[in-house]
Amino acid sequence: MTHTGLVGTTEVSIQVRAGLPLLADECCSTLLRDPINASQAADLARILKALADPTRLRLVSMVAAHQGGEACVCDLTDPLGLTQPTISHHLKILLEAGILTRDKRGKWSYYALVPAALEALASVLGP
Amino acid sequence: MTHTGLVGTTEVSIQVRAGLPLLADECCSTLLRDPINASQAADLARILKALADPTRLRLVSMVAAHQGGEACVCDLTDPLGLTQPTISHHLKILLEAGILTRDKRGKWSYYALVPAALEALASVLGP
DNA sequence: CTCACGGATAGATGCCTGTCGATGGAACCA
DNA sequence: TGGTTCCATCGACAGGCATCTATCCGTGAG
Repeated sequence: MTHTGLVGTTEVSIQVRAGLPLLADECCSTLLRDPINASQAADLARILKALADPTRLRLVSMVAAHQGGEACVCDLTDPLGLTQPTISHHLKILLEAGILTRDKRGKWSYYALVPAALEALASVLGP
Repeated sequence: MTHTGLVGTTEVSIQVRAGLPLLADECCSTLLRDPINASQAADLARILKALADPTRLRLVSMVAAHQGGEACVCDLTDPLGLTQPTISHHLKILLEAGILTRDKRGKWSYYALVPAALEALASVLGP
């Protein structure tokens, strides 16, 4: 469903609040090299919590794989078998976590993936 | 307290925007390549949910950074300011998620990181 | 203007979860 | 043997969360 894309106002996604302790230096991740402090743990947990839900994982996956790399709510409601308010609710959580962006064009809201978000997360966890 | 220098207000400059994400079809993770199904989403969410807690993130971090790569409950209780049952509770969750292992020796239970667990998680998320 | 449609929000509800104190069991020591 | 230490489990409680229905807002077409 690609509804003629005209000019849209891309709202800069709500920022990743206090930022993430990203950018591992070399091999080892930030998580495993040294004990992280409470603040870093809270920030990381905030992002992980946004992803730690089956519905939201499928939303991220569906948005990323959707044609054009973006999808509107109406594209996502039916495949998941949930109501529109529930989908909007989950998308908002992913938006506020900095994982998705929202672009309102006409009557539709197009959600797209923020590639750097998951990459940063992976770099914190991985080797 | 060991200061790593990258603490604090590390701003995540997400400005990739919808510039030119052309030809992103190459490596790409399982999550982003195709829409995952409900079963895959549930499995992934289970692991993520185990990590999506500040206390458990700090536990993983502390265990990994502890001398010998393992730590007992008594090593972890005081630094976190939580009671022993609470720490045991969190460790059990990490254990059942396959993120930590437990080795009972004498009176102590030694918990250690499962390296492959986080690596696998990172590979699913990142490129 | 009026109306239909896509989407966001509000309020309600039932389940899940993080935390605690209390208890019980296993291992070690004297 | 008795006492002490380390840890797991239990029961309880407050707060959080996923989901729904009902409603409201903005956009575009008549």
